[in-house]
Amino acid sequence: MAKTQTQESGGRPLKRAVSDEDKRERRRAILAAAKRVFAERGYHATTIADVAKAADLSYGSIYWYFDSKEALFQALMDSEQRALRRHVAAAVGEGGQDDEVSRRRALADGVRAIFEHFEADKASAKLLFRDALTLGSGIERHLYAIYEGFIEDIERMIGSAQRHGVILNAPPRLVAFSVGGLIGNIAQRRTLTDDGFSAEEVADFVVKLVLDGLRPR
Amino acid sequence: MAKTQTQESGGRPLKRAVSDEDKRERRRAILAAAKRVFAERGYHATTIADVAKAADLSYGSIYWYFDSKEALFQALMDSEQRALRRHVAAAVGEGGQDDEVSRRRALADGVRAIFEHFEADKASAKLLFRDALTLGSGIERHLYAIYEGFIEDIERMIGSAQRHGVILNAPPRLVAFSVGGLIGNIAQRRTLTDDGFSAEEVADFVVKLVLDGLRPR
Amino acid sequence: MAKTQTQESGGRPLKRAVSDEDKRERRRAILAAAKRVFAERGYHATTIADVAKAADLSYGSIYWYFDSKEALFQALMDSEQRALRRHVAAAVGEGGQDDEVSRRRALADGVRAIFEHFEADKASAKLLFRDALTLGSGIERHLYAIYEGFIEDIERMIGSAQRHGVILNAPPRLVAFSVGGLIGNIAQRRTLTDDGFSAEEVADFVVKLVLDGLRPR
Amino acid sequence: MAKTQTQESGGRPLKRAVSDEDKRERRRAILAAAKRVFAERGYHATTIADVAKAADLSYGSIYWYFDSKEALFQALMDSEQRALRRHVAAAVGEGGQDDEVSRRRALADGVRAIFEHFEADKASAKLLFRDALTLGSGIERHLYAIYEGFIEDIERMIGSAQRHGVILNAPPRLVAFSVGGLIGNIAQRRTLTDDGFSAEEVADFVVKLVLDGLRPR
DNA sequence: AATGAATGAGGATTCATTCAT
DNA sequence: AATGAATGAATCCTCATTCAT
Repeated sequence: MAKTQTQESGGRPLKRAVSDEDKRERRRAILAAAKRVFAERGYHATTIADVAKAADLSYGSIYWYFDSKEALFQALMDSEQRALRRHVAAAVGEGGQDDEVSRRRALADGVRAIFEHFEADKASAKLLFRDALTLGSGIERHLYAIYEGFIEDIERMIGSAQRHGVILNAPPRLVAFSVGGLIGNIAQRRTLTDDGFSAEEVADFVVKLVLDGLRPR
Repeated sequence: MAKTQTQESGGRPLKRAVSDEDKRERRRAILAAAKRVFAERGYHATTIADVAKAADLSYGSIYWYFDSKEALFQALMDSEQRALRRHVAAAVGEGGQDDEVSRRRALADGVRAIFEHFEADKASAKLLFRDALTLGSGIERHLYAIYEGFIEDIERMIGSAQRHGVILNAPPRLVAFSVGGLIGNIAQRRTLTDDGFSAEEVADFVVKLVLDGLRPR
Repeated sequence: MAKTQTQESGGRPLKRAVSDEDKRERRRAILAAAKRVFAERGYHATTIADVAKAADLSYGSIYWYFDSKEALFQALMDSEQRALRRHVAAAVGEGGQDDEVSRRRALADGVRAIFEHFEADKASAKLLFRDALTLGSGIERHLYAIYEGFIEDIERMIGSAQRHGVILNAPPRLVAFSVGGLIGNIAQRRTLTDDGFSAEEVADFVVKLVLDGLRPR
Repeated sequence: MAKTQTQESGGRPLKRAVSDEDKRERRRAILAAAKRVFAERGYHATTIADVAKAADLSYGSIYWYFDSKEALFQALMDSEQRALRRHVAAAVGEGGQDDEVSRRRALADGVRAIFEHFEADKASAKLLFRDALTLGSGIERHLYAIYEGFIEDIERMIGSAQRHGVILNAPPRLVAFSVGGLIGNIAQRRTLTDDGFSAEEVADFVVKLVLDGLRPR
């Protein structure tokens, strides 16, 4: 036959996923590898072969776990979003919010948690704020939804703060866009250059800016 | 093929640059066409052929005016940035800034000008805030520089306001990142969905937020 | 994993060949599944995974029973050819062929048997007349041989009829090609659209055409 | 830039199509090359690279003239069908058809023309009768239509002969399928092995078979 | 025997760029 | 200056086949 492919050529015998747990583990490993390379090179400049190499697999294998490059990227974004949410929820959830002071602290905690998260995981910030909104066609809608989710989380935080009188009743969406953009931009810049501040300092600054503004008093 | 060609019967209007001015004009026309298609489809989804068609030229001709797709995109970004700066400078430059009130107004004017500009030219916002940071490797540096320029402009605005006591002496870079991100994000969202506010309302909101914060008083 | 496994709770019925007979049975089941999918999608559009799924087996298992996709297809064609031959032989074999009338009936019976067979098993017609000759290189020779076998069967039928004076002594090969093509084409068309005739009517028509031609008398 | 491709490597400077006529000529040349390789290897076993090499072009260039492999193949089939029709029409068209003898001759001429055509162009027969009906999905419908056209041409020939009393009023579609299959099969076999007959002899045989049948008289 | 993860050759297609005219 | 045909590197994805378990 003309096209029978011979492939007894070199190549290390890859360890094989055997159990369901192993398979999930392998999936996670691919996602981790993909995160590294996508964060480093961006979506378009990254090839499936890059991901495969980073995951120490052959390209074909990626398709065993994900339907396409797009699907892989979407899964990655979903997972990053979940991780961010988990982190923030954990940071905010502790402690009651009965008086105004504790409520304000909850807000500050939430903001700080975001920066801490991205501080600890710069790749995540790159993915979420750089690539998320710039993919053409089909994938765009999904990623837009993810970004939207980020904004909505913030909107909820803001809304809650407003209901408790912690902040003014300005238009919630505008506030959310403002705070989201402000946070996202700072987080992104911090993946590129060191601004010399700790995550905590940045969070404090942001909360103070948002609450009291910059006008001298 | 002399300069005095009569409009031949054929469909598309014969276009031929005859003087230096014509050439510059043609360059501008390509840039305008590129802006349209890049804004609509994004950098990666746009082909040189798309640009050429939008400019009513053949693919090859683009290369007479620009060295590469990247170079074309860079030139476009430069031009967009200059346009934004011109617009803002014009809005701010008028009137002295002697007392605090007029200085605060200058700040508000600057912010408003930004929103007005992007309101009137949504494509510009798409390009500057969507594509600008997502190009792999080489071009990235240039575009980063452009975005940086945007931030620096804001930093200057902020710095000036600080020197005159209009706003607090918070770390200028953080402030610039905050305000830049906040503005950029809102501008970008407004290219996607209508939030129901006029450019002026948004600008007022932003200035108020930045100056006075959201804490009820 | 003993032979006396009880049907575990899980979804699909556990299948495990335990004896030689079981193995032969499994092989037959794969062939049957392959027939369905190959007939439906054609050789090239069918993947081993399709066959495996239709046979409720895993991909790898197919290779325990067949060396390759080609080998599987060849085995399938062989089996289809044998089935056709069996059916025709059974239809023709009955009854002596002593006088001209009974000989003519034998011919008619053979032709009718062919149409009946393909009528009852359209997948078989699709496989034999659609895919059989369109496989590149290696497999082609084998399949060509199968088709050749079909022609030779007809040639034998024709030859016998000629020897007994039932039909003229025209060049046997040409006659066989004619009748084979005529039968094959009609059979194939009938897998695609209903021409409104029964297998018997078609067979009668064919025999009459071949014997008496279409010239008005 | 990472992906800028350098291709100053070797390769003869291909002659360039300049005028519209040249372009049409190049298109024809590609079709001719495609005919050769498709006929030799079959649709599936032929790659675009094969076609390109046969046409002395690079693969990319094929796409300048045809949208896809399928589109190329369809264009090829269309052109082959047209060529066949032209040939047959030319052979039949000459001479009036007033008496029965000349009408019968017209029928014989048509059949003979078909065989002559395929005799002179075996690749055409291979394409039309081997590949035409075996392509999955989208292309199938188009090719089916082509084959259908062949049948309809014959149906018309038959119908005309019937109206003039040259042949019996048997069901036209069955007759067409019969004669079409008979002709197609013989034509195809003749591309594989030499049966020792000239196109004329074969045509005479076919016409005689169809008109008078094989029963000794 | 059966499974299904892993492999990688192969192929269609895209598109930036070049260059003869 | 402009054209658009030609080029071929690049890349996604498919799928037959292998093989450890």
